[in-house]
Amino acid sequence: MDQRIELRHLRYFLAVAEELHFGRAAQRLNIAQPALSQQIRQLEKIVGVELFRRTSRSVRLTDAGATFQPRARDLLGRLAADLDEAGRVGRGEAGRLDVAFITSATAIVSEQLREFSRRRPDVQIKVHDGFTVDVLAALERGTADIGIVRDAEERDDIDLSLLATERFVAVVPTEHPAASDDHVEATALATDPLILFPRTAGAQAFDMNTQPLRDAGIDVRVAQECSNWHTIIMFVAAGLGVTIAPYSVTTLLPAGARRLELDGPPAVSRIFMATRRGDSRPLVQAFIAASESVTGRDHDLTKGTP
Amino acid sequence: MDQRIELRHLRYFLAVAEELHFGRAAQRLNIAQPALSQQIRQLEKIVGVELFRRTSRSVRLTDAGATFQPRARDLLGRLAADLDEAGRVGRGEAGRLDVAFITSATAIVSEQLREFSRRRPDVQIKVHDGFTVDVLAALERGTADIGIVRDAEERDDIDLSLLATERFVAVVPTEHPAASDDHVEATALATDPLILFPRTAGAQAFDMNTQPLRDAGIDVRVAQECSNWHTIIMFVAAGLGVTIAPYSVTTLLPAGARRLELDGPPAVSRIFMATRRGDSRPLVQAFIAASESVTGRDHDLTKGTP
DNA sequence: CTCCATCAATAAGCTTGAACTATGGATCAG
DNA sequence: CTGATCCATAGTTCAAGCTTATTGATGGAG
Repeated sequence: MDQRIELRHLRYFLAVAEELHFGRAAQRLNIAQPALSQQIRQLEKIVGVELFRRTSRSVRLTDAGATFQPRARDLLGRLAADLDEAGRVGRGEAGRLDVAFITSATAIVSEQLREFSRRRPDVQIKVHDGFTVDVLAALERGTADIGIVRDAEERDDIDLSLLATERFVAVVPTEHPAASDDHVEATALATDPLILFPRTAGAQAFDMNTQPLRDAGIDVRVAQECSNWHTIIMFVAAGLGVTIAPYSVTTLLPAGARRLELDGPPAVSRIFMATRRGDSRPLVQAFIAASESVTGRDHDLTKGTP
Repeated sequence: MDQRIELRHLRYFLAVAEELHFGRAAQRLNIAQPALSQQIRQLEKIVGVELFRRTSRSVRLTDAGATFQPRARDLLGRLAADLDEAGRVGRGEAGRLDVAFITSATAIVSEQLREFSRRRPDVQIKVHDGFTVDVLAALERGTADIGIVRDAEERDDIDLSLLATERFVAVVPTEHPAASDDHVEATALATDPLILFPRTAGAQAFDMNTQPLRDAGIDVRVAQECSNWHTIIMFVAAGLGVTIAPYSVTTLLPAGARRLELDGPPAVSRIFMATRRGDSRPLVQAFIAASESVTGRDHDLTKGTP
């Protein structure tokens, strides 16, 4: 394309094409008529063909001009829309946000998303679920903008903010000897096969989970590794073993499983929102703000329910 | 849209977005680096948001910039295509041509169209068929660019060029007394009901058609008016009457109809191509040229076939 | 820790070209 | 023939985009 063409040419062309009168078109453009004639002539030189057939009495579009007119109009329209879109993205009113979260935090995340998409209906949200390590890796490599993780450790490239705190509970099959009561000593579980997620999925979370057992002097050996809480609970219900779980994943239990409060020193799990340090993009800040308005009101699950 | 934005901004933006380096981008654009910085800053002011996040060490696209980049690229691409299209239309290499023609000239028109669309494959052709008066009216009001008419009279706003000349023949039902021979005196048809198109569809053509009858001193009265030749011939075959027709519409006759050469002074019909006087548009001229290469080689149908 | 190289931003002067005014030439009405 | 209309041309002006020179910030090498 000829590098000399400018939007000015299109704007002037459209004015003349609509008025079919150089004088009036120039007036509408707030320029003098000769300037307009000049620019149109220049445009015609760039395109290589006449766009108007003019006599001193009349101005008419040529076929080429008539072909070009709707396209030029469309082009200016698109540009306006694109500029507007870019502006809205820049102000965080539109765009796309990638949220990665641990599966066990679905409840909190769905609340955050509901509030956020209410505030920013034009923002497309993409969610990814996975383990804490996956979430952090996604954040790091830029695949995610927001991460929801459990019991992560401080890092200098990631900002963490606490979303919720919850206690650990034991989940046992209903036929377990301790299942008749609603609380249990960790030592009473020492001989049961332990079902848990792999330690590689989140070392710190794993260690937090098993803290009550280690507190009770039990040598933690996982009998069955399983990658998500739902499956773990189902295995427990099937009588394959017991588990120690954050309270929130035990709110809905299948028939064969029972939740028991843990006696002894209280152990807590923390759910954090993670962002790249210094990520000041409006959408990220907006998500943080939306999140703050929903968390902190109902997310202290450290105390037992009556 | 802000009136100050120009394509220069888009070109510069794309260069920086691709190089992610003001110095190299400026070099590629053949301008100095400060000029580029200035223009990008100006673009950002127009859009209202940052498009690049820059330190003295690195340049990165912001979300808004990343959103805008493909759109800007697309916009420039479209513009280039549109300019090219307009150029081709102006040179007659593309565009659209409206051809109006009389139904009885379908044979000639289809030859013209075949040749023309071979030469100008990118030109869209729209055809309309009708009576000579309709064709001329379409030309006049600009609905058609090319007209094919029969026996039109000279006018000062229309150019006519002769495409073909053909004799008139009589068409009679096979049970007609004269049908045993292959020629007939016009007087022998004097008492038969005459089937013809309405005179309002083309006064001159009508008068040409009926000339042989008037030459023979017959008072021409049309018994049955019919708007197209195919139907007229079918009516003749059905025994409803006789007709006088240009030779070309009688090349294919149904079982009940027979073509008879007319004795007496030869009468001819002329098929013309009509264009608006002074219509010098390349497509029109190209159509005329294409037409000239196909007509004149086989379109003298004034003589009888052996 | 200092020094140097890199790179974008800023400052100031220059140059290009778009717009202006004045005028010419063509066409049409009266 | 005269006047009015309207686009094109000529010459001038001035804004704005470009240039060179410089500053300031950052990161790597010694």
